[in-house]
Amino acid sequence: MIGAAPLDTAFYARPAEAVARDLLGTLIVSTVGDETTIARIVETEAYIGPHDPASHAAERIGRTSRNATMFGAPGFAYIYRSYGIHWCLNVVTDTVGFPAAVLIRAIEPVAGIETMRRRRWPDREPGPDTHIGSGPGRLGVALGITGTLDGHPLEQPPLQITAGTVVGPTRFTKGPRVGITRAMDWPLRFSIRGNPHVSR
DNA sequence: GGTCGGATCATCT
DNA sequence: GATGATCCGACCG
Repeated sequence: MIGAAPLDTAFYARPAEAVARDLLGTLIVSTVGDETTIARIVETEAYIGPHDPASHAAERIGRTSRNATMFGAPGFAYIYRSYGIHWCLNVVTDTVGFPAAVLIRAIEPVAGIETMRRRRWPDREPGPDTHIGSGPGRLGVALGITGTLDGHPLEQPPLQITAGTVVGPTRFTKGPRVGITRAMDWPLRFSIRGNPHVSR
C-alpha cells in the first residue's frame, strides 16, 4: 500500500532480529532533494547488540562518535560511511542504551525509478533495474542518502519507512550475514526469496 | 561465469 | 599505519 502511515516506535522497539525480518516488504519513502523515490525493502541484516562481535557497537568497541546513534532511541536512522566511499542506511532498534540496528542491504524500486537511475548512473548508460538497489552502497545512492541524515527520525520526511506488503513465513530466506569478518555463521540476514533485487 | 585490485576516509591501534 | 556491514571496471576463461 502506498501512502500508508509510517511505522511507529513500537515497531522498532523490539530485538533487531525481529525488526529485520518484519522490515521485509515495507517501503522506504525518500523526498531528499525535492524528488520522491519509493522502494521496497527486500534484504536486511540484524546487528543484535553489544554481544554481537560483528556490530559497530560490539562490546570491545564501546560507544564512539560513529556508533552513538545506535545507543539512542529506536526508529532513528543510523548512517555510516563504508570503505570511505558509500553511505549505508540502518534502522536503530530495541531500547535506549542498548545498541542494536538493522542494515538495509537491498531495495526494489517502486516509484521515482528515473530519479534512481540518474543518481546511480549520472554519466553513463543506466545499468539494469535489478542493480539500482542491490547492495547497501547502491541503495544509498539511489535514495539520495548521506551522512547528514544520521540520527533522523524515520517517522518524518525526508526519509520515512511505511507499511508495505506483508511477507509470509514461507516467502523469505534467513542465512549468514555478508562482508563481515566476525560471527560469520550467525544467521541474521533476511531476504525475500527469489527477489531479483536481492544483493546475493 | 569468475577473480582481482583500486578507490577513499573515519575510526581505531 | 591498518582496517572495513562496498562497489566497479578490468581481465581471464
